[in-house]
Amino acid sequence: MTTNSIRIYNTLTKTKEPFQTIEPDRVGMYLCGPTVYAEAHIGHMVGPVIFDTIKRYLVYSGFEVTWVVNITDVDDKLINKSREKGISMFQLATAMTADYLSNLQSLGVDQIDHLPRATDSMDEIILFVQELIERGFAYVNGGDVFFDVMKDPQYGQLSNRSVDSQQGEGGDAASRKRSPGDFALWKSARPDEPSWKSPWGQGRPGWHIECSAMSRRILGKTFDIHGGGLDLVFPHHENELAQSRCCHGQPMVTYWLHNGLMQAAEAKGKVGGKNDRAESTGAEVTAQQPTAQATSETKISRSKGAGGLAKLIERHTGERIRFFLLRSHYRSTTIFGDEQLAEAGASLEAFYRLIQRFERLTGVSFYDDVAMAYNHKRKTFVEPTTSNEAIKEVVRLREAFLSKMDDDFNTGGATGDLFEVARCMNRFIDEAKLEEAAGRSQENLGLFVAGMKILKELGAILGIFMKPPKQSGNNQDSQELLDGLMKLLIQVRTDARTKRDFAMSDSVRDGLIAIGVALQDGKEGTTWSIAKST
RNA sequence: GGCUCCGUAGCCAAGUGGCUAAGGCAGCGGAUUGCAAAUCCGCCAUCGUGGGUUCAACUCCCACCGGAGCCUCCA
Repeated sequence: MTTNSIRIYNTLTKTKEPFQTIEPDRVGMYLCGPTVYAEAHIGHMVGPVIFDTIKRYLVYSGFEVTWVVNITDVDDKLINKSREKGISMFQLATAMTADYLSNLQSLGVDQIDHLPRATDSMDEIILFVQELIERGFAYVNGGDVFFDVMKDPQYGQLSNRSVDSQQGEGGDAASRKRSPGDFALWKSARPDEPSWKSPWGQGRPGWHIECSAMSRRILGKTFDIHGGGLDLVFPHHENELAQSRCCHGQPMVTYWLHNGLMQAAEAKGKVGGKNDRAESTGAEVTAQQPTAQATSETKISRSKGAGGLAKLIERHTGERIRFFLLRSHYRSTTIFGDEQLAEAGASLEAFYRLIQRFERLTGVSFYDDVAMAYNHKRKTFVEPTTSNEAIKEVVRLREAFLSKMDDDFNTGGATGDLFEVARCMNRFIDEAKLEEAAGRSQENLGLFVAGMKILKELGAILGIFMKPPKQSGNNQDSQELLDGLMKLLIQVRTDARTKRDFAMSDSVRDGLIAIGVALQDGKEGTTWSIAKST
């Protein structure tokens, strides 16, 4: 059995618990994916990015992990939206699923093992509903099937709610329910709706049942980790939990994880504006009212048109957005906006510069050189033997980083250690005088590689620094042209500087800065980089 | 009304019952540079307010103020 010191905050118990898997060395985890009726927004990326990172860390820690993300492709919203657009529900679902997946790819989310669709899982869903009816937890009324919450004494344990406080969905279904908190397992179809054949007539599944059915098929009756946004705790996860536990007579999930929600910075700005106006008109008494009003605007929601994730990625790069999400704890509420993302980007640049510096000084490619093969498993780490303080500090920081990850996947704390690793490596370069040929001894270069491999190892856990940062227009030909031109310009400037014609050299440099290219003068010549700061 | 959660420097953000309260952005001082940039070194917080528990609290408890979420579809 894998021994580990991982602790996970469990929504079910509201405490951090030591991580114990059901089966030795294996982990099953399930994340509630999107309802694919509209383009994704950044809020939909929080879960995938953190779970992608969790999987990476668990694999790194020695577990074999199966990660499932479901796609809800049948639902009221899909039906309505497809009608609006005049296309079939399936066409809409296919298009929006593609959008979702391409966004995931941009953010480096590539650890998902299964992406089951609800419409591909009808047999299991129907079977699941049948089993619930047989066990007396569900009842049929007309063509609808409902879960009977009164039959489950533990109902409400996840969200800490009592059954009699339930409002229920209301609508015309309400009259067919035994109690307001009952929820639909199967909904009878209206004539013009997509539907499937079932023992209760043509219809479609309720929202919650698909997750219970699909997770059972792939991960079994009880599995280790189930996640989703905080907003899913009730009713979605509460209902899933109830269905599965009642059907199987055993717990559905050991650890329930919930990520905090995103808030748009633009909308927050609006709040301030409104308040300012309220104050200037002397309406102090109602100062709270506009705030309350505005809060509904700060929330990101697709219905309010907060899409445009693809554009956001284009503007900031996927890695920047990923890093931004990982900078804070996954359970906290995060305010995002261009300014926030730009700041995350500015801090990332320091890593890119270090990596560039490394490649220039060693001739080793950070990303795909065999010399940079790093530890994919925590236990295979071999500590570099050296008395060099900077490298020893990097080793110490690695431990600090890992113990932060052990503590409920504290990526926000861990990124702090990563910055310190970068600083240590720069210090090492300075102290060992690697910028000068004399300093580039076999030993120093070996230590340099060893240190950078640790940066790569830790970056890989977070899913960053896996490939060169995206630059605009990076096709091969234009890249070569660009390199040639820059070489020429740098030569012109260097000649001018040799002749102490600083007016000339500065004019070249300033001109380049104006178009977003930064020069770095070193001991052995000048290098350049694209200064992204958007 | 019920149930959660949060309030740490100009901004973002970790964290802890007692040792110097991480890190980033911005800023300032120094080294380096022809000048810059980059890099390195240094500076920059007593943890919303008021009580309480304790030998000791920013960390636990209570109250208050402020903010967010859920209770209806939402990652």
